[in-house]
Amino acid sequence: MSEPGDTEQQIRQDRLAKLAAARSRGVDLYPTGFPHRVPVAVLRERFGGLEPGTDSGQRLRVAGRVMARRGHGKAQFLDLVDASGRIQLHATADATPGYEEFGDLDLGDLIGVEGEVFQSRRGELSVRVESWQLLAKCLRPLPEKWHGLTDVEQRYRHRYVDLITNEQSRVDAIARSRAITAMRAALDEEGFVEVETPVLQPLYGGGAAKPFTTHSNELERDLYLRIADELYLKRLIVGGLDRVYELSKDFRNESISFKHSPEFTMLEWYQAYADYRDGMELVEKVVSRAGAAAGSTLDLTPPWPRRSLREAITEAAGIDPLADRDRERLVSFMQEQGMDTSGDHTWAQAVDHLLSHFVESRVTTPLFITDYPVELSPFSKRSPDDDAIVERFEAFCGGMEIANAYSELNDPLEQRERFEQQRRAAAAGDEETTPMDEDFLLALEYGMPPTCGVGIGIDRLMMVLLDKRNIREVILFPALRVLEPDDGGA
RNA sequence: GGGCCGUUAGCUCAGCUGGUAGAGCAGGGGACUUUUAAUCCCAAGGUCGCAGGUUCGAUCCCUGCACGGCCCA
Repeated sequence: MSEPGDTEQQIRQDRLAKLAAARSRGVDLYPTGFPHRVPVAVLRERFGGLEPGTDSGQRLRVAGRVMARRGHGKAQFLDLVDASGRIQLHATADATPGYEEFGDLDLGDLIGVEGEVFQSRRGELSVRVESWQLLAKCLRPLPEKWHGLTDVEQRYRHRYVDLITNEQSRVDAIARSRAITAMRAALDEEGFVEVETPVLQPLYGGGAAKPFTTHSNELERDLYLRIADELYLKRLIVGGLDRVYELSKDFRNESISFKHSPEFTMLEWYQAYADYRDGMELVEKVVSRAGAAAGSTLDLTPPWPRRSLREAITEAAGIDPLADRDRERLVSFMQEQGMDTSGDHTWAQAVDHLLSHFVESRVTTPLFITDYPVELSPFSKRSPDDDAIVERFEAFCGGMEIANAYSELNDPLEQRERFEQQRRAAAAGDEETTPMDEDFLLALEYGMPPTCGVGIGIDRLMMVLLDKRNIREVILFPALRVLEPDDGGA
């Protein structure tokens, strides 16, 4: 075994040999459990007040991964890490049975330990190893103990190694989970029910995006992975469920960027007999609860300021976007500002571009932008005061859009006309239109109550709450290009 | 999609206008029974991302490709 580049293979072979030796001694290499163990955090809570240099007189069991070792001849200290924290172990030739085999343990090994809790002279809470058991062997070398795994690509491709070595990665993963739990709780308290609607759809809709396509052999037809939950959830509102939400993955077959992932997590809720003003209050409540649960330092205390899109752009950019419907006026202004307007084919797109350029990117603390032009919003209800405006809002924070919502269009005839507009836009070359959905229109014809619908992009929200600049930092297994085979067989 | 940058030991990083590479940690051997980035001694570890080109000679210069990062769209 002396091929070049096989440091890691040599380590693996050495460790496999240790396993084989242990097996020949009759050791159960992969035992089925380790009962009655105490999480490290609980142990710390219970014994944290112990005076330095004193024993607790109490034995207990801890289990986790060996992350550091400091040897001292016939004694050694190890750091044991579980999901709740890190604790020092002290093994000695006198007190630890099988001390020699204990010394064969490698960094990364998972072990269970039983022994007395004591406070070292230097005040480090520790467990004396009075009995121990290998729970699973680590056959691969861990990254460097001080820097951990810092290579961004390796952290994403081998997230388990990132989580093993970088406590912050574990903290962030748990924070995301806590935030999601808190959002569910907030909605449940308001009488919402969580539902599940199709991921595989014969028609996609509810957003402006290109879908992934797949195929059902049994149904003998192509299906789409949903780009949004919207149209199914509104069918449930027609059916009388009144308050529904769904929290799961949507898929968009588009470019990947620091804030775009092809699969991403959406929370959508629909509230009957409510309008977009009610939606803003609930967004404030749900997001502030999520922020508290995630330990965010942002001030998300309601109420958040509200500005109309027209006011916000006029103030930030110095041009009134809604003075008329003239694309040329906006585009020439934007070009004077040095902006690339090659993607702004319509007046509405230019307005959207102004919003993201001058408003979205500058928002640090939470802000609602309200009252959007109808052209940007095929499923929103028109304002009773202005035919050209819809009752829609977006919430921005930390330079990011975190929520999009509106009073839902529930007039089936007008909804049909909006679909027709989308069809015309598609015929004109717009690749991100929403296709005619006859079954959805049929549902609306049975009557949908006035409803507010809200969508929250969970990944972007987590970026804001955890202060991450790349969506891959808040997705445990982000989309990456596949490497050529032969990345070392390692 | 465009521009810039990166890819060297398992990990974190050095490597001078081109002469086939160094350190720390991890791993191996040894000393050490309250250390905590423990310490000390010894030895070992490389297809310098991949493929071409220039050159007497390429980790280094050039081209292409792969993957990633940042910025722009």
